[in-house]
Amino acid sequence: MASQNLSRADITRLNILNKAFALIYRSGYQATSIDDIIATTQVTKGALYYHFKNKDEMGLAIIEEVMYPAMHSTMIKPLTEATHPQKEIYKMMKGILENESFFDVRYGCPAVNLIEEMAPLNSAFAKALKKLFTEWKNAIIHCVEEGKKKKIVNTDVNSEQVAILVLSGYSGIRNLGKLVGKSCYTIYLKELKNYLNTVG
Amino acid sequence: MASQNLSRADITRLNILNKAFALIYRSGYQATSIDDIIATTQVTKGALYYHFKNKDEMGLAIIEEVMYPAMHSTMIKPLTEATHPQKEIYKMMKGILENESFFDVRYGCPAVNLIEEMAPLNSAFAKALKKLFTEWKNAIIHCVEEGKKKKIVNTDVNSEQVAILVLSGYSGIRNLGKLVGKSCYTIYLKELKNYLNTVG
DNA sequence: TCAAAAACATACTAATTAGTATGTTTTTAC
DNA sequence: GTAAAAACATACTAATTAGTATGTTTTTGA
Repeated sequence: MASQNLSRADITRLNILNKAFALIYRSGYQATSIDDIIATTQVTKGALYYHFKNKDEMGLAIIEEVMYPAMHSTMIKPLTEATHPQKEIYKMMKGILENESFFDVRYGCPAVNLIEEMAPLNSAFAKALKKLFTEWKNAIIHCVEEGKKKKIVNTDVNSEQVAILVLSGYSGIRNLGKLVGKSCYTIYLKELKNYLNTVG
Repeated sequence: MASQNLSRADITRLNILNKAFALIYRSGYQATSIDDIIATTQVTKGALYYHFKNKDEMGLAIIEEVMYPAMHSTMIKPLTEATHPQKEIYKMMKGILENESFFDVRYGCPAVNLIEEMAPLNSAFAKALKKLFTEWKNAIIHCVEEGKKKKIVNTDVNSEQVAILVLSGYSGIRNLGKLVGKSCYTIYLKELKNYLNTVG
């Protein structure tokens, strides 16, 4: 692990990012006020605005420094070492949907939430979130293409199309989960497995 | 058509519902202020609060009286008269994703947006939106089951699982569309067709 | 036609919002 | 140790928010 020798300022900054992330995850970006954040962090307004020049800069830092690393390790990394695409994609999806520590059914996916709320309103947010999903998509494509080389995936399969169906399924099921709870995750995973079995 | 002989009050009410819907669709529920609404409707605050006891009651009326009918006619009704499930589900999805008058790629799906933003914050909203998606899900299930009877769909297909994959795909692609534009709709539709072909 | 109710209009309030001005304290470099 | 810079603290502001109090106008039913 890195992250040794953190200065007082670094700790303050990380405290803001992590607590603000949690608040935004639960209530949304616009519904989370700066006053909410300073109340739960116990950081004063002066300190917060020393570290971030405004709320949007803080939001961007949350995407890049909190959400991106967390999602990269659960969504993208597992695919890079994949040996069997169908199995690995399913395993990755199951892993995300069962990760109760970072993701809560009631609140959906932090990145999906932020896309919904902020993509049309803030182009910097949209760009940062697009990067995340593009990398995820590329990881799936790469994974499927490797499967083709190994003759595990049919060569007539369009890997980009597969990636888009997996991505949209993920975003969508996180959305639906907010309405009906975890039960739909199980159903989705079963049909995802059926679908993945048809590509190879 | 019904909707004749509208009173002055009815017109005011409908004006509020329609204009407020459009504003909320573009900016989100919480980001749309009552002052925004009275500015674009030219309706005074007194009139607005005569028709709706508060903002949430107005929001609920928008879900039930604007969103529900519109989505019912584009998502559910086409499926009830379906003769060939695979073709009809595909056609319905294509129809929604190409309906430029009511839905804009940049702003996603009004119902999906509202689930994302409000489901965890307002249980009345969640209930009304759940009804919409449950009816849609049931329409797909019914459609697939009819296909089984006609021997067009394999009997080992789980119709609820199919419905959930279609629903999640829809919600998800509307989300992704906000980031990357209409191009992903086309890709999604191609793979949806591939998937649907595997069930029958 | 005329009273009562429905529908609308105007001016307000109290709370909350992001952000700033102006400080004080802590850390760093020498 | 000490000056300068970095980091933090407090008290404010101007704008915006949902909602209300108190009116006036319009419609309705006898």
